Amino acid sequence: MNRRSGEDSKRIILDAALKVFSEYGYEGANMRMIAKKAHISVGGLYLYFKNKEGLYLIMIKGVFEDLLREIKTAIESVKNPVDAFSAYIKTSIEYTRKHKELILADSKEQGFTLGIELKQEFMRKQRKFMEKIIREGIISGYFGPCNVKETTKIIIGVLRGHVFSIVIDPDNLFSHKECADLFMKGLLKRNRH
Amino acid sequence: MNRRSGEDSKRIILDAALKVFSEYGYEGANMRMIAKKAHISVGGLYLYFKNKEGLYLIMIKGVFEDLLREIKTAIESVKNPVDAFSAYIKTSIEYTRKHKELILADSKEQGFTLGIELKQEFMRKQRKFMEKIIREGIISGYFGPCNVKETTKIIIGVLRGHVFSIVIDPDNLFSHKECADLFMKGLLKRNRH
Amino acid sequence: MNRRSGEDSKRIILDAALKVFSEYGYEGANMRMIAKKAHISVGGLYLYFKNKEGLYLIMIKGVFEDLLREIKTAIESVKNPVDAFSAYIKTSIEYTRKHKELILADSKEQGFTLGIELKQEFMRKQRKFMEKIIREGIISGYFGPCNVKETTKIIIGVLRGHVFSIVIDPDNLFSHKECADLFMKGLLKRNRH
Amino acid sequence: MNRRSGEDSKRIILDAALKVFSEYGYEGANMRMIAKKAHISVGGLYLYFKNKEGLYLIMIKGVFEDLLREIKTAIESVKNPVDAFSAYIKTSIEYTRKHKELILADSKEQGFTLGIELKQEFMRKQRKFMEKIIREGIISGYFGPCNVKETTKIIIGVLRGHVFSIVIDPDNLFSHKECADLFMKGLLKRNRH
DNA sequence: AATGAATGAGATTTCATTCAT
DNA sequence: GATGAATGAAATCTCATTCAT
Repeated sequence: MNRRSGEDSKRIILDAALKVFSEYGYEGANMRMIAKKAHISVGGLYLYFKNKEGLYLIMIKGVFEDLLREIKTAIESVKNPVDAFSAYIKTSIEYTRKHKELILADSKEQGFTLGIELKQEFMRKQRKFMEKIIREGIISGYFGPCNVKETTKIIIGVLRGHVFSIVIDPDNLFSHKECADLFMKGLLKRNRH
Repeated sequence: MNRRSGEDSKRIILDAALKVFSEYGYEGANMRMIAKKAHISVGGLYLYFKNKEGLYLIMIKGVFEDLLREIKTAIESVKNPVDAFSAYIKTSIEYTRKHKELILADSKEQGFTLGIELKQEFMRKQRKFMEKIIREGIISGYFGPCNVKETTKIIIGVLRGHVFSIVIDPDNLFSHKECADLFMKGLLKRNRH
Repeated sequence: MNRRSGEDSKRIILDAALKVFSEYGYEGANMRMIAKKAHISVGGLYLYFKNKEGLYLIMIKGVFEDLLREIKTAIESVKNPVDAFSAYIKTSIEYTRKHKELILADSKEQGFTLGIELKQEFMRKQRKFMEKIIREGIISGYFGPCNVKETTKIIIGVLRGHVFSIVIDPDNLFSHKECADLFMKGLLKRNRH
Repeated sequence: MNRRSGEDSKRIILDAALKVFSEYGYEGANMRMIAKKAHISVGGLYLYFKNKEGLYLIMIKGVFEDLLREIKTAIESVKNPVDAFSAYIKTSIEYTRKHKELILADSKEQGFTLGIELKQEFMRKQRKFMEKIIREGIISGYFGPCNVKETTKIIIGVLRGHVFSIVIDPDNLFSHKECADLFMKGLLKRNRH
């Protein structure tokens, strides 16, 4: 019996859960794997989390908050929309390479709806940041006019797809520079330079 | 039970499997569901397929071939790379909206690696088509110079991300026109217009 | 693997469940015990019943219906309220000696509420029969006037308590004749004979 | 944690156990609930009681003694057997309405036999009081002749059944007056009045 | 060829009890 | 004495797969 404080154990379990869910997905992961990785008994997991679903939700909530915080920091540290755009892409890409648990697909009984509100809320915030960048880019004259919401969805689609590629096809990832570049050329006004 | 030929039964089962895996994911689906939808007994499934995994793999193989065939047809029916690009995007987007089983994130035991060679082979072919379009676009002077392989990965990332959005956030899908358009403006030569 | 028809298995399981729940109570019984007694695997139980609770409820529903049917038959086969009263008591007492599963107390999470509607419905019907007997006894002049509903509750209380004694104190059961007799003397008009 | 004497802690735990077992039953209750209600740690319970079963047994022993003491006091405070009978019924009914833990149907492993000697001993004493009342009633000429032991079992059956009704059908309880009255009329001599 | 009852292994979850602190 | 983190055994439930018919 390892003696630790409750808070310690909770954090250790969340770390273990992150790794295991990330590697095997929600259905593919099981409590035994997580317990083993956390060096705790299976029953011990239930001292800190209501059940498997509760553990999963708390875990992804943490990851979402973490990524959004990183994105926020990154785009606030630059001055113009072009750099903000690059920073956003770079941060997202790099973060997801470290955390493939951002694969959001999990199946649960009827469909893929586990933690769907949490995920949609995350995606909404993720979009807001990008919409702001694009809108400011247009206002400041860097970007040409475009449908901001639609464009945002497409760009975020790339990031979403990237997470997936990390897991399924890690030999064919793209670089964040190239990605930002590709989108830039489409967003920048034609008559610049 | 109607008398059917073995080939008939096999196709009926594959159709049922497609619907069920599509709705519930690999882990979420079970053999009873598929048997029921195919109007066959549970044991009957095993007359035609080795096991659940085998059924799944043969099913997605069919879907992959189908999608690639549709893409091929679509891009061959147009004359220039710009239209080919749009056709590729349109076909992919529309197909995945019909078949969310293209969510490839099934899991269990080996991680997300169920049918991974099959999937990677599909993705390789999917990339080849796009690379060809871009390369021809550059040669013919429609597109500016770019790193073809890298650009392809990014574009296909959007399509991959789109599949996720269908399941997880269906209220925030983008249009294929807008998508093709966004990429186009970045791919077309600057001094065009 | 024993080959039986589905209906056979279902009945065999219900019989086994009756014995096991009867002996150990709802919480004290477990699915393994029932499976063993039914000569089936634990998983097999779930082919026929949704879960433990479902099995329990279907089982007691059957017992309730059975007892009410027996009471109905018994009281319809006699001509006067005095005999009907005795028949009711006799049937109830004898039935419960065979079926101690009529112990209705089981604990489940918040209180003792498992299948409570079913039980209350049963008890309501059980009371209706007795109320009718007493009412007819009063009208026909056999019984003196009394509060019918209240009296019914008291009489049925004895039957309820009897079930309990069967389990907890089987050496101290009373006879149905003595019981009917005790109540009779209080129900019959003073001035008779 | 306040400093308390061992005896204080013990009594506090027993009070908590009484409430918790009463609300959830033996199986439905757990040690954490009891610890929480007693404002003590889980481990602390084991300083005062051997285990769950021991705690339960000591608790019901206390309740039994308490009820028997109340009955004794009640019947000693009246002069004639008729009033003693009513006092007995009244005390029993009122006590069980306050303490539904007198539901003795706990279960597990050994059937419903947890603390069975304790319970049978209690019931034996409970009967003794009633037998004495009836015997004195007969001797003093208030009651007609009857089989004392048998009659006692029937009367106590009502009290036992009443405990069940409290839990399972609390809207259909009877009054102690009505109950005493119903039995009285059967016990009093015919030729009285 | 076809059925569907049955199994058995493994998943999640609960909880009395222990024991390092 | 007292704590509460931790365990481990056992419970419920699921489901791919098998096999007697």
